Amino acid sequence: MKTNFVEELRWRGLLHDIMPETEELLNKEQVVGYIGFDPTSDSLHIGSLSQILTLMRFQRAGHVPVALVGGATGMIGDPSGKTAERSLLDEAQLQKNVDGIRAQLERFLDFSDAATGAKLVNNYEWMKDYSFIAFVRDIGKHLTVNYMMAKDSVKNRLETGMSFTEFSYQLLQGFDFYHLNTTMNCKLQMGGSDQWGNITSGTELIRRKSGKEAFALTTQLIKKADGTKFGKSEGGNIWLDRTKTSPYKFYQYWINTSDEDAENFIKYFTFMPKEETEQLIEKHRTDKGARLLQKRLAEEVTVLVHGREDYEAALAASEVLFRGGLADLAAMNEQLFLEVFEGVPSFEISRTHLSSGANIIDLLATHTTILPSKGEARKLIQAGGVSVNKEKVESIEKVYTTDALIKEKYLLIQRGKKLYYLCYIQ
RNA sequence: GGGGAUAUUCCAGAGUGGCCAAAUGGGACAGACUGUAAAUCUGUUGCUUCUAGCUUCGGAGGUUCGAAUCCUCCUGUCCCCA
Repeated sequence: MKTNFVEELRWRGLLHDIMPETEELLNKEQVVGYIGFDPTSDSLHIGSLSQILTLMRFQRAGHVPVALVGGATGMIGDPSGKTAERSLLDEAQLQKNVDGIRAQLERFLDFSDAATGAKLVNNYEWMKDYSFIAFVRDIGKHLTVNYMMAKDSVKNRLETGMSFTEFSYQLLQGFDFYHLNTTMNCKLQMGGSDQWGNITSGTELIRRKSGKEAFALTTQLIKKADGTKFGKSEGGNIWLDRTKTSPYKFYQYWINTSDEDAENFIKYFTFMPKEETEQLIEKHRTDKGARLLQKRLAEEVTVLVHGREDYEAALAASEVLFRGGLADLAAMNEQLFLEVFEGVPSFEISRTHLSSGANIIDLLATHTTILPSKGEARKLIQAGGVSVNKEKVESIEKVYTTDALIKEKYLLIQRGKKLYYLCYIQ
């Protein structure tokens, strides 16, 4: 069953800007469309998830998605949305990042030989041997500086300054589009709304250089209602790579979505059909405490990114951690126990500390670095913010011995409600 | 080159000789309520051997019983004139 791509983006509230006649084109024929990914890190984070989903929706609508990894453009640095000059990445790091991102993208899109099989390209391939003279003559000639300066990404930087390197970024991205248009008949470039300027440089270049038509479509940038940046938590970015953000933490990020954001996010980040989504939102409004949207959202996204098995584990872990007690922890088998606490900061402490009895303050600030100083440990305990093995620590005099160990090996320390630390003895 | 201003704890910003570990606001962390949400309220926010002690107010010296506060030099930042 094929969906109407533009229509779908529209009801999901994802459509930000679209060039005239793009929708007609998409309804008329199978289109090759691409989105570029910046290799600024060796893993994508959930900020890029929206774009990955756009490509997936594009594919499901019967079109051919192309994911472009910016091996070349990554060397330049996109000035869009940036207020200061970016630092450049070295080649080795960039290669590593490109490889990492490619591996991740392959999990989301169908790269088979089917009619809608996705393609993955790296613009370094066609940029690396392109000479500067050729670039300036063949590409630069077609766009005026005036045109380039009119872009917001450039205009905003006229005061503070911008290097020629970053100024030329839009030409490089435009050249990508031109290249894909010529070699793969790619007619559409998509991206976040901050990419509109760069994308239209491409459509303009194609129109002037080869007289062909090219189209553009941008999606809404994801914003959170409270103004904090989407995709960040205390620990930094939420990554798609499980070694950087454990499935448990990933799941937790989504389950903690605020009510205000949940209605949007369920549309942005899932493939749930319109009817079902609307019903669920309706149901959620009648009983917000049940957090139907957050649960469903966390489920859908975690399954998509990490698979059902990891989702089940994250769910089980959450149940035990937030509703269970010491008994539940002790009852878990060791493998599951370790899985639950995978990615949680852990500290090795020597058995001798415990056999002679370790004071809670020392446990927090001396034997481990859970808290930076004894003073802070003392204050937090007095404020009721520390739990050991799911039980609140009542006194700063509290002493723990080997008797307290779970499975004779682990001590679970909790700071606040959500931060866990695992101490183990060898 | 000349003249002036400024440097405070995570940030902004008070403090101009003892009442200063330093107001206030923000942020951060924790607690209560609740739904692992939001809002609200409360507490904490230099270190320790914690009803006390110790080390901090750009750096180095000095004056004084006593300095974030006064003096000297140095360093950084900003502004004005050339």
